[in-house]
Amino acid sequence: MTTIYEVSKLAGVSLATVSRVMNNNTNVSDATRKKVTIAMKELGYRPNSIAQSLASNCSNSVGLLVSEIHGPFYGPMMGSIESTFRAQAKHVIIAAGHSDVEHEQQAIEFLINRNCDGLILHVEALSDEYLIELSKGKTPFVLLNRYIPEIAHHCIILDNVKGGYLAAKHMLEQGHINIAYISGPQWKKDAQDRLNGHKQALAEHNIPFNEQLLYHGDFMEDSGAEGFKYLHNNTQFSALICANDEMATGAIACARESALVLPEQLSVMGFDNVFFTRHIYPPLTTINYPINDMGKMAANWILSEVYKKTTPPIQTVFEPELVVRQSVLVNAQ
Amino acid sequence: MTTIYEVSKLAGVSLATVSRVMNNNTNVSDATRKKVTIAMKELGYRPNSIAQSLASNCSNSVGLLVSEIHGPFYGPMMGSIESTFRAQAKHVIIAAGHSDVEHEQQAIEFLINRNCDGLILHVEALSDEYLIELSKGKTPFVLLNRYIPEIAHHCIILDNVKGGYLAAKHMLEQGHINIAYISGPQWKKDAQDRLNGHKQALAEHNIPFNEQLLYHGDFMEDSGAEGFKYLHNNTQFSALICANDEMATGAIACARESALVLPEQLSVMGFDNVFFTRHIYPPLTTINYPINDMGKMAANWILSEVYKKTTPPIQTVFEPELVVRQSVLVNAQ
DNA sequence: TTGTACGCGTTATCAG
DNA sequence: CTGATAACGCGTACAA
Repeated sequence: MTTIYEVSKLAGVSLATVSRVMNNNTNVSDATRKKVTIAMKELGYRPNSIAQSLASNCSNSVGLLVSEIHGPFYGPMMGSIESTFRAQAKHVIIAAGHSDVEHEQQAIEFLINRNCDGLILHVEALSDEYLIELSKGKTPFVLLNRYIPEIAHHCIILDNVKGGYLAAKHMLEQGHINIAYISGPQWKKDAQDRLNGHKQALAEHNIPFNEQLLYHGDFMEDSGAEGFKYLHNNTQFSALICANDEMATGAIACARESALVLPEQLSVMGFDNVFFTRHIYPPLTTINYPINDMGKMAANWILSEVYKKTTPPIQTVFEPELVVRQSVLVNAQ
Repeated sequence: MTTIYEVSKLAGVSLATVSRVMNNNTNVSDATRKKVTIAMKELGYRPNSIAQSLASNCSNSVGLLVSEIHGPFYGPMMGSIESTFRAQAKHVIIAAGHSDVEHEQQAIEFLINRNCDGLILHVEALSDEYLIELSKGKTPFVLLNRYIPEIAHHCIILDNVKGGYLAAKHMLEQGHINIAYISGPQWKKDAQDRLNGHKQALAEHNIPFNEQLLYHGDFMEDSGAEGFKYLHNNTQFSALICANDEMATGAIACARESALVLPEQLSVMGFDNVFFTRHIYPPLTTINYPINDMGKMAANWILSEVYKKTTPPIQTVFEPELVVRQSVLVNAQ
């Protein structure tokens, strides 16, 4: 491994000067800069990033914690984050939290121990208190898809209330009256918000919310199927809205097993617009979650707050959008 | 930040001793070990991993290069790799190569410059020569899904020939005679292999290979649709095998637009068993690619070769398996 | 504009 | 078993 010292020797300058041409650029004459550059090329010099980190107290690495590394939701998010960072010569270290308190906590400590300069966190199980406490530590972080008033500045979120509202509104506008709803777990804020938006749209159309039409799922595919079965056995409805696409997928599969024709006999909507929603049958009408943009924004947050780079202005709340496909019957009676 | 020095002072021992209790365990009396441990706890000491890396010339990081960070194929792979490494306190740095020579090369240099101890590479565009040359460098690497005879020891692959064979055999056993095939790009070895396996099964059943039934796709969804259109307009077939699931998805969507009923009027198979294949309609019969196991094996390769850990024996070629769902008509006449 | 010298927090090689 | 002390490769005041 060729070091800064060998370069300085070959170029006939001090090693401080070599260091300068690599970093500051300022205060070094063109003549010596050229000498050094040539020497570096000749030796095929590559700075040792570890040594740089130790000396500068900056690892140029950012930790990325997601619930699951596989999974259709996180892929695009991770992708956009990685590309924004690599363009700035930062690297991203990934970790999975598995929606579990201990895992999430361990992962965060792991990342901090790795000297990450900053963290991007998509956590579900950790308490607000823990995160507020964490914000007092020395490693800055952004929260993706989570809002905590005390550290609002750290949060990049989707307007889930509006998303829930848009979904219900679309169903109502197609003439549906009896709309069943499979929610996410109510200890998750986003699940609450989506349901609230749903209720809000109902209220606007003067339709009382019917508890009979509500089933509490857990955002997983199976609970969509279970929810459908439960609702189907206990009540009547022409439309079903699920709080995310996975549950909608499970519900649809189950509905088909029950010999229902979609969307004629049952209209279904999801939420998230995960990429495979256009592959299922019928292609799923859903609410778009601009996860790419939000991932990029989180990366920009870090770039701006941690690395003091100038970035486009930071946007903290994003807007959901209706995506119409073919799983909803238009103009129901 | 509390350093090893402060710990040593509080424990009343030397720096070296503190370092010993952290690493070797060997050659340090129980009494002093206890003193040191207590001091560490009391100060909440966290070793600085960067300093450790510099001194030990080992970053405990491994680079992971995939074509796309999103995408159903890579997610599970990255997931299993991350979890095996984190269990050993190694961290993984991700990068995307976008199936492009320049991107892939840049990514590898990026990872090497980051002092990764080892690399796991899923590259598509880079030449064999480049990789052979790379193997002479100082950073060890495994190749996932690519076989290069000169560096066979570095390769972890699927038996694609057998996969192609299994798919065709299944179709043949269901009574299909006219089997169309949409291949991957023929400059990719795996695409070639799958096609060869296909031909092999045909030969075993004494069915001559018909060039009219072959369309060269590029592994992307759209080319599946295009391939179907082309074949559908030019020839007759009761079955279609696609060299991967994305193309099968595209072909199915297109076939349905052509008012074909699946699988009654057309049987379709894919390859990879990407997770969403069970969500499409009809659920896709396909060939399983044990990408999880292979990712884990790649991680073990690194653990063994780079970190000299003892691991389960390294398996370099994996077996594909038939996954029967509902996209193939059974017992066609 | 350039060079000197020290510090970053550990590991590792010697003696003792 | 333990303690000095020299690396590791680079950044950065401070001095020149």
